[in-house]
Amino acid sequence: MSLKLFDTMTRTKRDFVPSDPGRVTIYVCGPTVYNFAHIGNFRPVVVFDLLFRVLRALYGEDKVVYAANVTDVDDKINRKAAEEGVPIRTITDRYLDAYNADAAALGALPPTFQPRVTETMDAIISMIGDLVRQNAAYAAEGHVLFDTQAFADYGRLSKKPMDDLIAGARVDVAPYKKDPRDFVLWKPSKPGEPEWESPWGSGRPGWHIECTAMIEEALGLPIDIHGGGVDLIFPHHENELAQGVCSGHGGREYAHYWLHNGFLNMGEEKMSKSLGNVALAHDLLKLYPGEALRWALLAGHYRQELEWTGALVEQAKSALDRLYRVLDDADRFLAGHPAPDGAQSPAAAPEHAAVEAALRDDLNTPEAFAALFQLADKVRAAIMAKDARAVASGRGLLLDAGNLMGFLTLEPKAWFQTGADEGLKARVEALIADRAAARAAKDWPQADRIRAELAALNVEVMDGPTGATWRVKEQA
RNA sequence: GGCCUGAUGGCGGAGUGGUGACGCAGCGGACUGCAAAUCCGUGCACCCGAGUUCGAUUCUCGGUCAGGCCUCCA
Repeated sequence: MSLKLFDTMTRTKRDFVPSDPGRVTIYVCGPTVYNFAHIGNFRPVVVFDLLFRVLRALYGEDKVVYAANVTDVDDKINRKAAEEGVPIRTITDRYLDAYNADAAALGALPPTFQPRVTETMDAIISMIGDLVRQNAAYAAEGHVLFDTQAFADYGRLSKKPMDDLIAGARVDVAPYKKDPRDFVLWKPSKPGEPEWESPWGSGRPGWHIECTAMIEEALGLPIDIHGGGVDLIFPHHENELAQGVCSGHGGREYAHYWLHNGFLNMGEEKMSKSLGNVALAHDLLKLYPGEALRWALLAGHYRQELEWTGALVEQAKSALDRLYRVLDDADRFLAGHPAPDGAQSPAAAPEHAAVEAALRDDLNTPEAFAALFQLADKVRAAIMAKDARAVASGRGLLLDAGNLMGFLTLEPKAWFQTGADEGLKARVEALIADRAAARAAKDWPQADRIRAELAALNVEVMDGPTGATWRVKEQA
């Protein structure tokens, strides 16, 4: 049972072989915490959480070490802190908490480590020192720059020819650079900005060095898997790679597999923080269950672009409705037809295996979803056939496969009543009791009046053989 | 200009050298007091051109269209 992953470095799907099956390491570039994050920023969160789950299932829960960084030194953070007249830590703590809460609501497990730049400063400065000693970096006018000529493989990850990088330079080249491609490792802070002491003067780290230093400190170089959005391939990951290799740690390797998720698009516009679109995950989570948003984010293969629309989320919710309905019906059936203790039925085992196989094929979530539906159909068929043994084991397999992907974590009742508060629940139950009485008396007009009343509360009733059930119709 | 993706039915979205993705929506029927759900049945696709092949949506070449990246924070 092998796992295949598409590796950006080789542009091929390869069998995943960890350096040490007893300690599988994965690193993903995380957020800059200066505001609530867009739903697009959560695509890698959900995608790599899924990979984390698959790896844990393969190698053991305690055998996979996952680090996702937090950038808490940044111009946008400085600006925000200045606006509010508070220390940057006030800003970064606030939005990091919100980010983690949103990620959890989207079903993402907490990473093993979540290093912050401000708490990695010693390792960053130490690594810059290593680069200078290795003659891969040089100090100039208060800056320390990485010397791209020191790394013959520069451009290999992004497949960019060195010459083109010079020709395509679109910004004015700073005069203190030896080569236009050289990038900043350390730079002076502007007046009033946070700064840290270093052998090259007080200042702050460049953008790329933090990840390399964090990987070295939290995981140790080289690592098995490095992930992030496609927009990070160049320059960020190219530069990380150059730093990591030239620092002298980990030999010639930095990461054995590079994984990149495609963009999430909002209509015609790229979903990026700079556009200020309104689709904050924080707000979407008030409108939709987290699992529906997670499903929508995984609706397409992770390497493809994904158009984020309301219809996509509605479809995701419908898909989950269907699966939860099967679980609900299975529970209802089993309540009246207990399965023999410990009895297993292999009826749905192939579909369960198909879910795992799809995920192990470079996280093919659409195919995994298809297998999930086929598994649900098997459970449905078992209910129709009144085969308690098959219902019980099929239900267990469906739950297991769903959980592997971070779905079906709620009780069906809780899923269908998402957004209903206690007051509404009590009122609905009372109305349903009244309606049951009306129906028993065959007072159909009264029964329909009550249903209309429930509909006005955004509640839908469904009559079943064992009484009526209900659900909230639309969250939005 | 350079590099890299992608183009599949009404919509979303996999995959494959020759039969079925899957989901949502639609249509017909069953069930239901009426609904919903569920079940049965059903229609709908592979950007254009050339090539390879017995056969191409799938492989090759060309084209068109769309998107992304091309540095030090946008």
